[in-house]
Amino acid sequence: MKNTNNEIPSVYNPKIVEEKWYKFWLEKDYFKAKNNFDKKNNYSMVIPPPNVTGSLHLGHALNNTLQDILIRWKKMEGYNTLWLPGTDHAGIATQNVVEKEIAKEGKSRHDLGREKFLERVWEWKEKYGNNIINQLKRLGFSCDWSRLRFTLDEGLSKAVKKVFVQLYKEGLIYRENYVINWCPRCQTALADIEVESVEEETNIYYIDYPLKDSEEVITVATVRPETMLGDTAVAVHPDDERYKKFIGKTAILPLMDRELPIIADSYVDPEFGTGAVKITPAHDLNDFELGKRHRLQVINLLNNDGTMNEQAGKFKGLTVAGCREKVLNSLREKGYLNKIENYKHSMGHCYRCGTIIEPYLSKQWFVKVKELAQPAISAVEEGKIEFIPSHWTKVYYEWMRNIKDWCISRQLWWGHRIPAWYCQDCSEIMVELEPPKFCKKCKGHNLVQDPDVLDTWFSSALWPFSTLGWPEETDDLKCFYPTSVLVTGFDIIFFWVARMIMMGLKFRGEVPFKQVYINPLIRDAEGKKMSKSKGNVIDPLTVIDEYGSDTLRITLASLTVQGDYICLSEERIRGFRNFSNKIWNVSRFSIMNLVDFDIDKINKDSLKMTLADNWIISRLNEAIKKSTFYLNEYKFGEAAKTIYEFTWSDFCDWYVEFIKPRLYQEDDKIQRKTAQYILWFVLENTLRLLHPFMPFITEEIWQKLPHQGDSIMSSPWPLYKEEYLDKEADIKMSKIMNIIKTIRNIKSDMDIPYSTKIDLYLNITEKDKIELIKENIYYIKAMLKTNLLEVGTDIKKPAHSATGVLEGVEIFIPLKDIINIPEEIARLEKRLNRIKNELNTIFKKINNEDFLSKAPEEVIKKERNKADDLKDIYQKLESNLKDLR
RNA sequence: GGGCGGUUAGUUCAGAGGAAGAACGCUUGCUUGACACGCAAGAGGUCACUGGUUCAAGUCCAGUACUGCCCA
Repeated sequence: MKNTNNEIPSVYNPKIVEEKWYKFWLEKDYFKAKNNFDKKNNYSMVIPPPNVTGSLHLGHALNNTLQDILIRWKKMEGYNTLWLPGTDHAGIATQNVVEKEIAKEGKSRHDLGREKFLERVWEWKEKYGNNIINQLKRLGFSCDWSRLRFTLDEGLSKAVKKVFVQLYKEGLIYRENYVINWCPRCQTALADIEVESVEEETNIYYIDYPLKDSEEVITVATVRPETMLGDTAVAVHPDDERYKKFIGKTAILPLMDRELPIIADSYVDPEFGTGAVKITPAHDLNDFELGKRHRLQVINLLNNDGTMNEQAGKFKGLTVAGCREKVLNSLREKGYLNKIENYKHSMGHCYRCGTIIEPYLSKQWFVKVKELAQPAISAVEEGKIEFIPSHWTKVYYEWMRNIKDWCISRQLWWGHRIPAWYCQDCSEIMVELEPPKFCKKCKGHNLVQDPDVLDTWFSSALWPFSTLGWPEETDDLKCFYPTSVLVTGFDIIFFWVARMIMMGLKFRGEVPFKQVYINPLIRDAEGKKMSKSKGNVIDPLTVIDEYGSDTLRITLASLTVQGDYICLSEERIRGFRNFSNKIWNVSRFSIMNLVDFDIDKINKDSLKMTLADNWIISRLNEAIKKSTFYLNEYKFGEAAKTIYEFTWSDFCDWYVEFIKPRLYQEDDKIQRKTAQYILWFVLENTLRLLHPFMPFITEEIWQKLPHQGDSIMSSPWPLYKEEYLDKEADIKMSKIMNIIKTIRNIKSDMDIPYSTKIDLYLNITEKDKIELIKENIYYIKAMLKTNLLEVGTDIKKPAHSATGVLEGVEIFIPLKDIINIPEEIARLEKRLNRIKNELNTIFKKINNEDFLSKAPEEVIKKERNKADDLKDIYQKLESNLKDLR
């Protein structure tokens, strides 16, 4: 294993590198999981499937970067890893896309018919469905592409059917007429959680309903006056003294002249509006329930597209908003409109298209969720599933404990068609895996399948086991279920996570994953949501083109800290691009200085380790320990920061500078070899630590360095070793570094350019330090331009010197004419003041009886030592100041 | 109205009982035999407020004020 020094450019160019290594990894089949029945050694994850219509956004980039970090890290740790990728058929979104496409041809899906339309969607899926997959590949993700799944695959469809049929037979799925959320634009029912409520400033309208055969009126208040057309009652609270006399009487509905019974129901809130409410059972859930109790007539006013139907009389054909205006005008004209007040009201909007949702009575399929939720709550309570960060557990409980039935039927064509058949002759319902040939009850052949499809989330709920082959008992299922962890955003805890837990427990009897890591969501630099309309969207593909995939990955990982949101800006990304370049350049430096280095010819016993060598090995070891610890805790930001700081400051800023003189000389061959060896050792280990975060650049460099194995991605994760820890080297090195920093500080304060050589006198006042400094004077010389350097225990301060004081060390730099006495006095006084303040706080402590009697021995000792050191420094500063005055 | 968070440097955020941290930005100096996508030095904080617990409180507890999100 020998090195050749090719020409390496001084700026890292990710473009060529990324494509090359991704291809290499795929060719070597590194992403492919093996079926290993020793489950302890398996580590598996399923991807949160992106929509087939989707194109990569930063949310995907972050979520999958974190997953890839886990997978690559675990693989390096020796686990048999599986990261199973796939996409989601995204019923509404995909159907919308294709409908738009055929609209350009002037057609609607109804013109094509169900079959032809679905053909078009599949065509579209074959053509564009891989876009998002290819985009994921650009980020270097190590998914097992041989196991790629799609929610409408044959196998997954089988799973969906099986689940539906079984739940139906157990009575957990039922069909009912109910007020559901209707999106007039998508023309489908939605589940409750698919409705986003937005508080809006609207009006509340007070309308007078005259009483039959009376001069009196009863005034009702409503925010949705147009629904009055479907009113079938007026309700008041039974104990409301104001209205007791009206109960049992009849009101006349204005504009429609319908007779409305005035009924009493304790559901009515006497505080709201006038205390009398209009009841519209077909367009309000609570009214519907109330209507059932009182057997009220139900009048449906809406067509599927949200326009008014014939029940609205002369308002037929208008939109809801148009109808409202016309109804209000009519009421005003005829004197029924009592008054209008401003009112804050939450309106439901479709989470897919933003259209205002109409409560709408229709026959839909529902899952009775309460029974499924109970075990899912217990599983978390019993610790079988852990949420990270833990506070999401509470959010999960809160929702699961108040869960309502889930409307799963959608009036779409793209999706899993509901496996229910209706007999047209006897109205029997048959729910079966295979289409029935004839009616079970009347033997008739006049069967029609339910036209609706299932909520996309119904199939996503099965994802962790349907993708592994269920309902077949496949080897994959045996090896990789339950999966190790799920990584996702908090916005889909209800939509997806909770439902997977319910379905996993129900159909596998085991949780689908042991941990759920909730990743933050991405915002712009000001913390605002990224959106096209705001124009603050950062496109990950543009970032990759400009800065490289590794840079995007390390940026995202570094920003992943415990909060709910992370703010991303181009400025941030540039900072990490600089880090990529730093890695590139320290590697370039290393490769250049390792030209004559042959790892196979190194006899480790012959190496002469210096303080800096021991120190950097110890620091590296510490970085290994910390970053591994943080990864275990899912603290991606802390892990990345640990490696970042080690690489940039310990390794590049200090170690590399320390060894330059050793590398640039030929006299002491052992010294040079040792420096080369440690340089290689530290860099190679650092690359391995960085690999899960920055796979491409690390592979590129690693391949240029002496190494073992074919790829860094299959090399072992660095291991923390107790024997590499060298506390003494740490302490010694930091003393030396402090001296260097102090001298640099003086030079900078005195405006002495870096290149100006200075004379240096070090007066060591603590005798045990003299050896340490004398032995390691090399480092001070390596970092500073010095001529004369005198070290001793009795060095007198030369005239016109600037002074630096540290524990046990006085630094004198004679400056002859350059020195500006008042400036020097000011500088020393500033330092003196700081020391004085610090001393005061410590004195307060160590003169406090309570502190001395109650604080731990260690702490007291530490404080006393600190006080001694500071006193020493204080005195020296004072005497130096006296000389100057 | 219910639930869950947040308030620390100019900005974005770490830190969760024993001397206030990072990144970016800012100021100053520097063509240092890897890197100006760099090096070095520096300025910048009553850790929202009020009480409490403690020898010791950004850190634990209670309350207040803002503020964000989710659910009605």
